[in-house]
Amino acid sequence: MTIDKVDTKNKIQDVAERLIVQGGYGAFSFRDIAEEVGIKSASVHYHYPTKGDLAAAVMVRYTEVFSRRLPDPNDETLNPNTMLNGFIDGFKAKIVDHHNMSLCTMLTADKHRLPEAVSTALADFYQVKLEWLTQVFMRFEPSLEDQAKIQSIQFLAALHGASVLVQATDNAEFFEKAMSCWRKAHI
Amino acid sequence: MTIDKVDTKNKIQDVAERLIVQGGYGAFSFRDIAEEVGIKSASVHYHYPTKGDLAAAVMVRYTEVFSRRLPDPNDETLNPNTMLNGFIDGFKAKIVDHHNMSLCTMLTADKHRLPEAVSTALADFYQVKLEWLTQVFMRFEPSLEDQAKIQSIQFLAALHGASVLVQATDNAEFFEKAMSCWRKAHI
DNA sequence: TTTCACCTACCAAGTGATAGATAGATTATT
DNA sequence: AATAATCTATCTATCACTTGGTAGGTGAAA
Repeated sequence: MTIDKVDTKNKIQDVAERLIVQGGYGAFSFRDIAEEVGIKSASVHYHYPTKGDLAAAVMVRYTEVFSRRLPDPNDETLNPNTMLNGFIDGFKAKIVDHHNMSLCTMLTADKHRLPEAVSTALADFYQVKLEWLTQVFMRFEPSLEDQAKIQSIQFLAALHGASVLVQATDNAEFFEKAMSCWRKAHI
Repeated sequence: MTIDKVDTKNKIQDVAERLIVQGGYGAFSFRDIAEEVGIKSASVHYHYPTKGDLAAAVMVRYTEVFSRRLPDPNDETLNPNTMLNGFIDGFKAKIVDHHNMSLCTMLTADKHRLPEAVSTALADFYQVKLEWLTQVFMRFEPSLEDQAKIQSIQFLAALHGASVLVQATDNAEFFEKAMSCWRKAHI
């Protein structure tokens, strides 16, 4: 695979990701993407035969990039509270501050009309997040895995719910208020 | 306004509401609605000139019906914990158990392409919920309105976030786990 | 006779997807 | 080294279909 091809594929995914974030699965079209990338829509089909292929690729890449950025939850030099705060801050900076909802929330809303490859990639992404959070919460009570799992669910629900509230009401203050119970003193 | 007209308008709203819940703002078309109601798409336009008019009407009706069903938060014969549990149960029965997300979450995801009337109606709906919840939380500590407001935000975020998690992963257990910290003993 | 609630018949724009052509690069064969 | 075959990434052109919306007609009710 040539550099050019990788480049074009990445550009296509970049635009697709942005359009999905802005309007969901229904709001990105091969023509819109083609125009922004500077090719024709048939060429987008060359790289990603169907809409589902492209959306699934975007979701998979998103998960990979996301995973790579997460610190090792068992790194003893890192305070678990610092990691949780970082997780919240990252979400806020990337999503809430841009007056958007996350790629995964957008695709979740479109679940009913998602090709299977996309909803599988979507479920995988949530699994990655929950597993990481569980590891972090276990740092507080290493013996209580079940409790850590429940905490990770509550934490993630709060985060996503907070972004819904902010987006629906245009009131950014709701974010910190919703997350305040999870923000604890750290180093 | 004749009974017939009211009837048709209601039927149109019923179908529109269901289609929005299933696929968001982009997933309901005048033709689909017309077919289910048993009229032609031009006739749907007769009742609701534009798509935005119809969606706004659906959102307003939804808020009205919802408000009417809420018990008086200051009714001394009702335990506030019972009311909170009822709120959670109602959400679960209407939305989560049907493998759907709520009308408001779906429209929130489409916020960027919503006509203004719709997003106004949407924000109003969240306001209604937050105000009711605040009243209920104040029953515990009548003097701490600010704390009650924050609790209502956290509660609502948890509820909406929980439904996102369930929908994305197809794992219904996440709902009760996410809400467990809000379910308290009552009568 | 006017209003109501519906109709038929459109329109322009946009959708995902396909067929087939082409210029240039790569690879295989002589 | 020269030629032939193949592959790559793009193009043009088009298909069948859906979308929100409109113009103008029709029969029944007020």
